[in-house]
Amino acid sequence: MDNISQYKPIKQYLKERILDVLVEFEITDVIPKIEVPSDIDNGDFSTNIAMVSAKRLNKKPLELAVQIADTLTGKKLKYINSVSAVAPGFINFYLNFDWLYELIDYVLSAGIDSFSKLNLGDNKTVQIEFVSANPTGPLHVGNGWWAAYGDSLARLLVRCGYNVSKEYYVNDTGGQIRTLGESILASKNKTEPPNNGYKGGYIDDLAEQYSGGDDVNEVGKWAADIILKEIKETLLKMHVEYDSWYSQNYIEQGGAVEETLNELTQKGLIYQKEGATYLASEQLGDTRDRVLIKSNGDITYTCGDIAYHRDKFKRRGFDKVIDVFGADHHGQIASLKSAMKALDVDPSNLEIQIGQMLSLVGGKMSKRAGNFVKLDDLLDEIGVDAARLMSLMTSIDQATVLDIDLIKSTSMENPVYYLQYAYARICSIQQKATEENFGLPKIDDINLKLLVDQREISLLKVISEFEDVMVDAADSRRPHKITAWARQVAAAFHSFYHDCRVLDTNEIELSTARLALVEATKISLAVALEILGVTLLEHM
RNA sequence: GCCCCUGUAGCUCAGCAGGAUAGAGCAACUGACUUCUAAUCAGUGUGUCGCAGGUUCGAAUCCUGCCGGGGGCACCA
Repeated sequence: MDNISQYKPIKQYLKERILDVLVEFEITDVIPKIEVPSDIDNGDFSTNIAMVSAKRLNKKPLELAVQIADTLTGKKLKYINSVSAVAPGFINFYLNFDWLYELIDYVLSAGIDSFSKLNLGDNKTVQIEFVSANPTGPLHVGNGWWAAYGDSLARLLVRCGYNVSKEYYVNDTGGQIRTLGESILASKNKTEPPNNGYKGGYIDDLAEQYSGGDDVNEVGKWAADIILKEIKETLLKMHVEYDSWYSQNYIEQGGAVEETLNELTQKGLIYQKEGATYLASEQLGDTRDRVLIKSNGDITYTCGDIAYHRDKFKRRGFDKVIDVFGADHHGQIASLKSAMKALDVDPSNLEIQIGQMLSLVGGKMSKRAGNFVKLDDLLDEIGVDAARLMSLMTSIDQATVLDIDLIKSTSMENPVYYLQYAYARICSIQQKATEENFGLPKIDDINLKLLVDQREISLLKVISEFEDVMVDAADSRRPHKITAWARQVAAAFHSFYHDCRVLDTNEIELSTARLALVEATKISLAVALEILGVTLLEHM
């Protein structure tokens, strides 16, 4: 494990060396930014520090860059072949390959369990709530989109040292359950469905199965139970497992609403108007005051939602809560945040990730209109891996138009095969290596310096980026950045595979070094695919 | 009217805590399998980064305005 503790990412190393020099120039309040130049001619890494601080020192950027570069050169630092300053003031670092060989050493020592296992979260408890679709119909592909997002975000945060709990909030009470019951009865009795009722084949199927009485609430509950069971099965098929299924009914009946109302009343934030009970939320940042109890005595959804979120923080004690909502629920943010403030919960611990809407080429998806593509059907057609990866290719900020026919055709399936194929090729090499007795000796006995091919170096450089990508993806809550990296490493590996024969009995030493590189690739790719929830295939 | 996203190649989208010549996949066209899997690789072409200003040594990226697209603005959930 020595190698793990000794290992220092190259960017950090360069940053520290630059900081050392900056002190000599009496620059102390700037953190140098280290970048990989887009053009390799500009070095392996570069920094803009001279341009950023030139003005303050009353110097020309290039002049300062030259001075810093010369100072760095004078120190004859490890890894660094040369440092040069170039207009308009970049300082470029040209490195030898030692840092890449140390990277292999590090990745192999850490292994799949420890490599890129970060501690950004400090073991804080985070709850991620996602999908939470009403049990009034089967999940559609839009629900699946966010299921993949929420689940991969959870996996990512776990890897980054958070203690994560995944939750599905089941809206098993209220008007929509009633409407569901009415819709089923209408289908059974061949009468007109209610306004805003649910249509679609599943309603008729349920009506056929139903044999009980005519109480709409009873019918609705009966149907919701069946639908929820199907939802759970579909999510399992998508490899999404929840830690808890929390019931709205429980929130409303189990004392949470009462406690919440009491607390708000004590704080003097409740008032009556026109027979309804209001929360004075506008003064706390909401766009208007909210009705908590309707004039007919029913609890509003907002009221239940506030109690639910209070429950998350105050009863269950999560440090942080991340809700994944569709853009159509954007309006809830101000209400929830202001309500948390009212309840003395720091609103910044309630993070709401808004996913932009998904639509089909033919139009929007709506359960009420009976116009949607079932997630279940999509999973059957293209498989869980393609479905998940497809959802994790783009940012959730991007409203996406799905062409279902295109997805079903082979073209959109390629990205997932591309990743899985890279992994399968790795396994294939390793299996052959075992069969032909290419042992992988201890890391210290491998001559990694034989890895000098451009393909090998490129592959290593991609692997070296992984931890930065993890941090970025986790901090920004954007797991699709992992997808982008995975595609890069797969591309680099495929190119390497094509140009560099790994197993060659005439070049045992080189083969051994390449096997180490292959293993490092395997470890990093496996971590990425595990986060994305894409199955690792040893054969294809 | 107000609020949240968004406008990048023919299509779908990356890139956006500012950085050097704007990328990938798909689609089109060329080449490469007696080899560890060709579900692969190598190559060819494509852009007023919606428009106009501003900040900056430097803007697809930040700010302002305008135009276009999506989603909200309930005693629905």
